[in-house]
Amino acid sequence: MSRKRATITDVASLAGVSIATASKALNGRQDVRAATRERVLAAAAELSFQPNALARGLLSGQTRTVGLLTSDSVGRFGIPVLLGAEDAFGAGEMAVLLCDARGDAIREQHHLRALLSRRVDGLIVVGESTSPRPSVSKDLPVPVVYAYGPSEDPSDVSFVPDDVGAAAMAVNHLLAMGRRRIAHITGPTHYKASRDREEGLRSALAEAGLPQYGQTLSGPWSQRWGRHAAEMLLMAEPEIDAVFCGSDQIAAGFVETARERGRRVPDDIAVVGYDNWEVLSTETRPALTTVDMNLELLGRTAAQHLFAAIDGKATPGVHRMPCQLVIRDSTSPPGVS
Amino acid sequence: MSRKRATITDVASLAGVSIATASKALNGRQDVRAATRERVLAAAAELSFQPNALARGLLSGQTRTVGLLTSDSVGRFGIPVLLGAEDAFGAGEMAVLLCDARGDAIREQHHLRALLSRRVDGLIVVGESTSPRPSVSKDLPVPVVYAYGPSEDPSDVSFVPDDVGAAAMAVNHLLAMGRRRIAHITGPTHYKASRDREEGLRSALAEAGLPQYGQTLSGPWSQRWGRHAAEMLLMAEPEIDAVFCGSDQIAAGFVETARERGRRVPDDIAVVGYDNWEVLSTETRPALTTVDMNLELLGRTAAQHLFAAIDGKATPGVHRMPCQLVIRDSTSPPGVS
DNA sequence: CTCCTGGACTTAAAGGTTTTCGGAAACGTA
DNA sequence: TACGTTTCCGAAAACCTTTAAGTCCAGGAG
Repeated sequence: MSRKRATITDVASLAGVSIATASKALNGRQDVRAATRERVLAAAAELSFQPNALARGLLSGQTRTVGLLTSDSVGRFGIPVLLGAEDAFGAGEMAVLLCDARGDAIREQHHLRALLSRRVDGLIVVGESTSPRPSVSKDLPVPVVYAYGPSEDPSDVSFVPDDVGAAAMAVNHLLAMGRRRIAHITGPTHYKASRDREEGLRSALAEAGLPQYGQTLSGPWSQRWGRHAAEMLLMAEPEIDAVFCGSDQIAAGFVETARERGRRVPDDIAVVGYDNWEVLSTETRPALTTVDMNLELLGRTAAQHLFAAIDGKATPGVHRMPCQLVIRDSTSPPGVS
Repeated sequence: MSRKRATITDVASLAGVSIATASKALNGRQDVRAATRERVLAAAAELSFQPNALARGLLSGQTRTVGLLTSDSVGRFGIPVLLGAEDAFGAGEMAVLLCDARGDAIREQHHLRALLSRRVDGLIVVGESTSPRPSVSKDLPVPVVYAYGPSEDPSDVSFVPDDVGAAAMAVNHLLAMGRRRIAHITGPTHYKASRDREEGLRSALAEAGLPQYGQTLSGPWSQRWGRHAAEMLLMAEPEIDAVFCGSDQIAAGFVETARERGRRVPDDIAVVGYDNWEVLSTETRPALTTVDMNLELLGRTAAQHLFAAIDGKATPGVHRMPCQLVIRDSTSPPGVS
């Protein structure tokens, strides 16, 4: 808390040069004698001069700042994306202006205006689910990239996890482990994530020429639902040898109930979760095989493509980012665990 | 993505007035005839004019932007604080510039410079633990408030959860439930949180004239450690009727092992956790009685005090924010659950 | 009629930086 | 000496907005 900030004028007069020369010296440009540059740099250090980014941005029209507009930071999904983006930016000299719209369209508009008036160079919009959301980019003077939740407008740039592919990968892993009687428990059908994961499951089963055991069970994304669905499923389809769950919470609930009903995991029933939410997937017993959506990478990628878009090299379309299967004990072959 | 942005000059010339009049009309100031103001407003809407915050900030010296410097956003603790702060700011017209130092002092300095050069009006520093951290505020031209992790310098403004009081509250709850033989499992001793919570436990027990059962067991903040500690504790002190755990993860591990060893929770042993990490505290069975640190409120309070400090009304010192005991099934009296 | 008041509007400066352009000095060449 | 070239530096414009100060005019008071 202190004295007035030094300006380039102060630096120049202390060094005994004009502000133009001081500017050139500080920015490492030509046309400045080495000795003079030295003097300016010393003066700047002496005054602990920090160039005023506002003045600089006003002139150049570039703020080296991007806006991050999220609908739901509190969710588990927005955070890693945010971190990845912050990471990609932080590596350069970018700063991130964070706004949380709390799922409210009015507030979103409000934040959008605030960001635009601050002259951000670009915008990342982070969705709260993978369901497509209304575009925000119409007539905006800056490029926008959507992460996790894609824009409804296919001419926008969006990055989403490849849920379909990941689900197929999970099921193929179960098949490779010798399982043949596979059931599916997942989240609410109005989530695109639920529908995509089910689609992946079906295509993998179809390719293997196998039927799905039982109906797909849809319910909340909770552990409680996992327990409840487990009871129904074990009753209706007692001969299943594997379950693909739409989330780690559901999987954890399933495992708990299955064990209480006398089924061993993974010996009798193999279980695959989704999300790789570590507090669940690594701490439950057995540790869960699960899909990691690589959200941090997704955020980083979105940020990098925003850079590209700022430089005029936009890449329109919905880009599906590959997920990764993390194999743990819940799908080990019988007798191995 | 589009045409050049409109400036107040464009608005003024479209409305047929000078830029000064346009400015006054847009800012709702006096000395403008109603009809003129109408014309200006119409012109601004027509051009979808957004005042340039850079120019405004350059002139006024106020950016209406604050920096949020966190050491570990990925942790569970930084996020709620961040949300609370963002909430308090978002209510007004403030924006938040987010930087994550990833626990690296060099990177922190780097971000600090970046924030300062962007002329933020103030700074919130969010710690990754409640252990005091080096002050960053020396000779800074803007006010700083520390949240969660306090500054080592007592003349700074810091807000931390009242771990001592909360632990005492938790133990008093166990006493009120009729428990008398209480043990303690917690995190690593180099965490101030561990030491504070143990202190709270001791003072509550001392006040009740009761001994602590067994040594305090210190280990990682993990479910695995909770299981391990449970085995040791049940062996060494088989007659305990309650355990106060330093985190929900530890509590969840303890409950699991205790049940495997034939102890019923809460009938034989009551358990209190810490953090109210919902995925654990509400989804485990029985649901955990636990301490909620009200981190979002803490963040909001920190933000409000930063406002005050920006207005010259700083409130130095380490402020301990009250926590809240969330009572669930794991401490019900025997026979009630 | 003059003088004053106050309303409505304009002019100009300020804020901090970058950049373009021109000038001056130093030096080499004819 | 005259001239061209290179090197280093300074003056001034530009970015966009707000605001203090100034201008102009109509209308009321004396």
